[in-house]
Amino acid sequence: MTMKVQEQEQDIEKTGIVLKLLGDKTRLSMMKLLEKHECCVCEFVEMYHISQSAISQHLRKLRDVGLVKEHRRGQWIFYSLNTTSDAYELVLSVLAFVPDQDGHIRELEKQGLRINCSN
Amino acid sequence: MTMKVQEQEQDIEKTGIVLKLLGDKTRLSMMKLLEKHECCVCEFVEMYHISQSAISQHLRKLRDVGLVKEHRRGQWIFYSLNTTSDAYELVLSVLAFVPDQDGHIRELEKQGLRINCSN
DNA sequence: TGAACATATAAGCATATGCTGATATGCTGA
DNA sequence: TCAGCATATCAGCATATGCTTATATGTTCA
Repeated sequence: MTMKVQEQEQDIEKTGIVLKLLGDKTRLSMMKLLEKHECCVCEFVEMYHISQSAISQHLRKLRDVGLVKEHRRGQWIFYSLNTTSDAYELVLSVLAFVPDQDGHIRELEKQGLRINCSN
Repeated sequence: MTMKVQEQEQDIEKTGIVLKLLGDKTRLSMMKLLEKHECCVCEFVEMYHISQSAISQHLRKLRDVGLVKEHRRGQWIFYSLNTTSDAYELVLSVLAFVPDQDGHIRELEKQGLRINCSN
């Protein structure tokens, strides 16, 4: 069951689905953030200035394909990358080309809107 | 002007556009083929069983963003990857996860439909 | 020049996508 | 238990996308 790095030949169909998901500016930015941070829905809402509904639907798509996972902590649901996804390596490879999105986080912190239950 | 490999931070907008282009099964397959072979429009038409117009429009989109380039040879126009594209590294990284599409080429050869002006 | 072939463009259709506002569900703490 | 907040889902709309057919443009060769 050997498998060369960089060549976990996914089905081309599935690869296309993942790339289509990443091919949206909002989702791509969200994924880049999730690479390093856990975020909850309300944080994304503040960051991108689109409706809570829109954020929720983006996250649902990402989760349906298994790219992100969620876990509830109190009334918040935190999202993070699903490192066990078949597409995880592909996702990381792509995200390496996406500029850092931490500005959004800093913006939140400046406004005191960053949720931090992680301690 | 140093630049770490894997981190040619493209604009996130532009990265999104490239990923959206690659997020179509037909275009993704075409790009994978173009990674190793030059192909002309009529070959793609035979391979994918969609209209010549559809193929032409896919190629136009890829070319508009600079992912592929063309050059005419007689009455055929051959397409190939544009290795000078800003997104070339990204494209290669993605294609590494796409299974080989050479079966399409072999199919063409079996039918005697492969154009070969390259010699 | 004109027939035959390769490719590009135009127009139109069906479906997919991203967004919004309204509403439903779930959790918490008084 | 209920008010208040976080999140999810529903319905609907505007736009984008992928495809087709019809037509235009470009190239070759007799």
